[in-house]
Amino acid sequence: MDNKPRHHGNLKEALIDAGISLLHDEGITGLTLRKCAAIAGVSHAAPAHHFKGLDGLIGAIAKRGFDNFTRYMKEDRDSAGTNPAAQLKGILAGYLRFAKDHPALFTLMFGTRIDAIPDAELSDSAGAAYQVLSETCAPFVAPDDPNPRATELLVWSLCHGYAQLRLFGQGSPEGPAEEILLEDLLKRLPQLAKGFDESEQS
Amino acid sequence: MDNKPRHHGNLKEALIDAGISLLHDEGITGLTLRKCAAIAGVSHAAPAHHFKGLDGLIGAIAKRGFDNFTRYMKEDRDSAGTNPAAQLKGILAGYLRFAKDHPALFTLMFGTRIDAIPDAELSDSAGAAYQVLSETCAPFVAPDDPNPRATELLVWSLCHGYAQLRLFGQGSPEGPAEEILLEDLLKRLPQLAKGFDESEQS
DNA sequence: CTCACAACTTGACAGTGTCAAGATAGGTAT
DNA sequence: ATACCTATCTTGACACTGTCAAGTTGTGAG
Repeated sequence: MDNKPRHHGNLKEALIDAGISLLHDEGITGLTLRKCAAIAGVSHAAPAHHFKGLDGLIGAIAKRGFDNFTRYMKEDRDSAGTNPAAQLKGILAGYLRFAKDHPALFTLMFGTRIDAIPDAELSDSAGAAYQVLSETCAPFVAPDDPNPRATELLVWSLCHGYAQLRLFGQGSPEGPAEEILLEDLLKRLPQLAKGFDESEQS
Repeated sequence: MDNKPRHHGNLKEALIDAGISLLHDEGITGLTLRKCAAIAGVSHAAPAHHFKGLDGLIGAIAKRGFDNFTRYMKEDRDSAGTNPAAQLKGILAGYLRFAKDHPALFTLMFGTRIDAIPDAELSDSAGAAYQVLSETCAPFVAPDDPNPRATELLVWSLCHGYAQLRLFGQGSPEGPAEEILLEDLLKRLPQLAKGFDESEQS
């Protein structure tokens, strides 16, 4: 009945904590099983018993990341009022806030490495995060849209790309000197849509 | 006057080739100085002389990645006709084609790890890629736009996010069963813009 | 009290990046 | 032609990494 570990208080969680801390302080190269073990005060091979190797730990860290990510978005959405546009902007703000607070974790969560790790819990947590954004997008889907998910993906793509480029953007090295907010991008949606329309029908 | 290496034909380029090949076949964890050295047929410490350690090699690989990335975009733009919208769609197609052909390299180029590597050549190549997209966006910037770069960043963000999510998307695990094309997203730009407008003024 | 089993430890191994020192070859100066 | 000098590369070593096999320890069940 007692599912607590025997010797250590709660080693599995402690190891994830250590891993997240290392990831934040030293980046992905600083995240090692042995350092996590040392921080948690256990022997170097202890982590391998709780996670299926390094990939297992990375998967568990990503899962925790997605759970926290979901919390960030919900927080900012719930404190944004009831207006659908305000709520969606809240979600986006939470999205960006998370990326800014946890850059290395954020890239880990969406990187190629995680793709090779099959982990049901991780998939569930990632799905939960997606669902939060999906729900908030619902009011913006046209009633007769044959593919409602396209709108979700549009919003998701825009925000994700913005987060990635703004925070770790080698892409624009000299870049815009003044900060360009996501808000500024949203303002230009109609202009861009109009541009595509006009240009296409010519 | 002869700036060719003495013993090996062109070791530096050979090592970058080997690194890109390893990155493609085995992912980021398979990219190793020693493996690159072995593929190029030199001793294990040779790469460290041409690149300032592993980070140097990674920087050089990313530079090559950005150069190739630029070529992809130019190719698809130039074969898309003269219509501004068609040209921009060409750029986006090239963007996605590159991400699909070189997933691991793509994530490397935009990851956190590369941010910590100061490399003037890398910055130049990344800037060149940005400029291609920037130019193609010019026709879509409103004449009186106080911040023309916002439109570039809007397009760039949307495309980058789409590429990332579509290719390595743990973000939507069960995901949309049917493929959603970037074209489908662009079609919904007016709808989304309208939604924000209406909701905001209420 | 015994025993089984899960939670760890210990020790070893191959592979990794990095550094220092040496070898070698190609051009240059005398 | 001879000496030298520097970039290229090799060799050897070191600490660190993930992973595995075997041993140890503690805890709860019977």
